[in-house]
Amino acid sequence: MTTRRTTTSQPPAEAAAPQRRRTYDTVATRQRIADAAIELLLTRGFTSLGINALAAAAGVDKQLVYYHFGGIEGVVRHVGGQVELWLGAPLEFEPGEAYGVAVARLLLEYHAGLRRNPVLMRLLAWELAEPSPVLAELEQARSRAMGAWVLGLREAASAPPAAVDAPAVNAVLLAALQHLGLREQSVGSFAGIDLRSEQGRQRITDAVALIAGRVYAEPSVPSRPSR
Amino acid sequence: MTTRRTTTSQPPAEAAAPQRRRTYDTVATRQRIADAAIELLLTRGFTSLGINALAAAAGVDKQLVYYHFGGIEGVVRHVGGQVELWLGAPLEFEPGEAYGVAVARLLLEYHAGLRRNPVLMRLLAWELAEPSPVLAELEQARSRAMGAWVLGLREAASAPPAAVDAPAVNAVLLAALQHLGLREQSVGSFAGIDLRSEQGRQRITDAVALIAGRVYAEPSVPSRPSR
DNA sequence: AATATTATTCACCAATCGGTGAAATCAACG
DNA sequence: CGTTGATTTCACCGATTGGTGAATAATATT
Repeated sequence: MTTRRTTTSQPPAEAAAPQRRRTYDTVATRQRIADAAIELLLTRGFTSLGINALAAAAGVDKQLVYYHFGGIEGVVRHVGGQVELWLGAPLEFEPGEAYGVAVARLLLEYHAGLRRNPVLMRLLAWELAEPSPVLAELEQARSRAMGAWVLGLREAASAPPAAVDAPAVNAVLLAALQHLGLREQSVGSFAGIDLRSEQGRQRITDAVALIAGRVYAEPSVPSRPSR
Repeated sequence: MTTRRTTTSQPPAEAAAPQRRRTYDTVATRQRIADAAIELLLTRGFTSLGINALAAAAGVDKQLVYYHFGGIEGVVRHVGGQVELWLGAPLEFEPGEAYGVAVARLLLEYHAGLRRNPVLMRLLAWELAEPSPVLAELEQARSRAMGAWVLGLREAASAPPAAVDAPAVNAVLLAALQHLGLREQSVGSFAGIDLRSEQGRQRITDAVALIAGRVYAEPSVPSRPSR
């Protein structure tokens, strides 16, 4: 689409990475295939991610998909692996921060990071629709990464109240944010809340922050509610 | 599968509804098509729900799918419409019940009802993966039903604390339960919690109840009964 | 019994699917 | 230059896709 490809000769003006100009550029074709897969996934959904359609979208013979990736599975594994490192650096915590506040920040950061990765969301939705070995293996890596990421909580923040099953509560909130991200991308709303409006999303984030704050409220000062 | 269909003759012993024995039974064929669609959806996923596969699974010529339903869209609309009334009777509330407790019960009832409807969950996952007009229209009906269902809260239970955006909080918890239902059916776990074990699910329901209870906790001195 | 309507089956279509064998092109090396 | 190996293209395959036209069978109407 954006890549102009009518003539196989004539490398434009880009004298970029590989120093020498070659007509057979393996990294470039790999990249084009991966890019086309992402574009297809984003625009047409995973049902359109077949070899024929993929090769056509990449402007490449389908044999090259087999040659470079061993099939569509390999392409999915590749783009999935690329997209796994989606959260960047672990969160930093302020020293005296309350657990509830830290959790809220972590959750909302997760939500924002998720919304910035539509490809990842497509993979997540795909996995919900029809599980496959490739997606399961990506899920496993994702799960590990998330575990490590959340683990920062234990070290950096104060402990949650003992009476609360923090992992379960956090899983619930994480699931909610993940689902709302998927719904924003697909249906656009959930339970009457418009997820495509800034206002609707604000209500959601506020609600999550409120939940985290109240569930993880320190029992030390219960005596004085307002009013 | 359960319908034995090897010989087209020989009606067994079932002298049931239609009084007269006919070789052309429209309601029966419609039923067989719908059943086959459900079975395909459950076992192979929506990607396998094509006319050819559906007709083959139903043991019926594909022309009948067009004839009776106008195409796969019609079949989906039909089974989707059947499955929309998934929650049964609206919840009944005890008179003096606290809002948080009532919400928790409502949410967990929703979760249980969802888990009892794997077909509905397939439709929900399908909708997340690739939106379509048919699914959108089903979603609309579903949304209306849910709205009416939740509306019972306002009438039957005490009011939520004014400082809390109750619809947003409930949407978050609803989204969480819906997502966890889908994950139970597909991946089987979420955030390290095994959703296929009774224990893991118990942790989730406890967490939801805890959240609802704490978020909607009455400010300690409820000196006047509301309303 | 003759006829019309409904329900079902059969045969066929072009298009696309995933996949493969083998030739052609290019880069590197002796 | 000739050879070797990596990359790419081409041509083809059988199977399956969604879809249609038309004949056939069963039921309803008269």
